[in-house]
Amino acid sequence: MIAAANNHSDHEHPRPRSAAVVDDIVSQLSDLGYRDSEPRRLVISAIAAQSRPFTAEELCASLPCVGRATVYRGLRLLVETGQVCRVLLEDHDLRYQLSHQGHHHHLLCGVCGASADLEVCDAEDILREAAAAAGFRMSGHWLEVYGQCGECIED
Amino acid sequence: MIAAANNHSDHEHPRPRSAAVVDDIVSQLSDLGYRDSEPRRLVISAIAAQSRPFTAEELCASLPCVGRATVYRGLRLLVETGQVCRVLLEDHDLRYQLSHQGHHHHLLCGVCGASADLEVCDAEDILREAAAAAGFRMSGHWLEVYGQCGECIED
DNA sequence: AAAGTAATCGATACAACATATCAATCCAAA
DNA sequence: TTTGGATTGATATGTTGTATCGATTACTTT
Repeated sequence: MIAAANNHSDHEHPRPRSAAVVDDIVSQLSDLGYRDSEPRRLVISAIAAQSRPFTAEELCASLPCVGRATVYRGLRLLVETGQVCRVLLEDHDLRYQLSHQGHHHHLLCGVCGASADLEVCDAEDILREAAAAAGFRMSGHWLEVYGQCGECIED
Repeated sequence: MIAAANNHSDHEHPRPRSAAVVDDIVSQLSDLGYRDSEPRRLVISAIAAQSRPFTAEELCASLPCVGRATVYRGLRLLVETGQVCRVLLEDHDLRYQLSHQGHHHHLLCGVCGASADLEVCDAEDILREAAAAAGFRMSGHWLEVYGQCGECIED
């Protein structure tokens, strides 16, 4: 079940946990001075309900009662505040997903589309050294790891 | 001068070397069954003349005599055949540049826009192990390293 | 509780980037 | 030189995301 580690919807009691996630995010936005509105809650709730990295258009489609602009604005706000992160698939398709912690990277399954977090980035020191060897001072990096998740290897 | 390692235009004799690059690419395309046309050569030549990662629109602008569709098609063909690689900047701006070898990554300077290659990917083994620890079988990865190049550190 | 004020909303227009269409043209092999 | 398929370019379309703006809503102040 490692591949489903980020899955926040496939369990017995979707409401409570999902609602808690929404409340938590709304609370954090409130601390930053952003208001608590019904459309924004709907967007956050829809994001929390996703079990896979999703596209902005998929999010729009799942929220027919919320205006497109509002969905995009909400998504952008959450990316800017670090609540949602971007995921770049191997075919350069840009997707989004809930961000679970600070610095981390994604393990992306090319078969089922699942995503898992690589929370520790041991590679960072190596990259910093390699960059220094080329005269660069590293300040950041973008990394996505592609492959097959445990469940898809079995099949 | 490490940061300028990929610079193919700022030297004393632009023509010969640049022309050789174009001939080489045309030859490789020919081996794959693609034809040698004037517009395509112009596109390749314009790409070879770039000293920094560039956008598709910049390429179009530098080739007013070649149709937009042709520029995009040529660029896509070269990406598909591995002659050109995509570069993702820190602000998610997608750019392109000549690909110099097989597997490599980019060191991107956020100040001057220069790009250098990180030819050896020592981080690969670490990533493979980390992926395996999460039940994943790694098949590939995308990595960009951001920072400042040697010249920009001095300033 | 009422009111003021700025944030937010949604419909829509617009922008940036890239691909699909298709008749005309060109390359290269026979 | 002929010929068939690749290539071209003008243009339409698609995709993804942002700007505009009047109407509405949430939060604060009184």
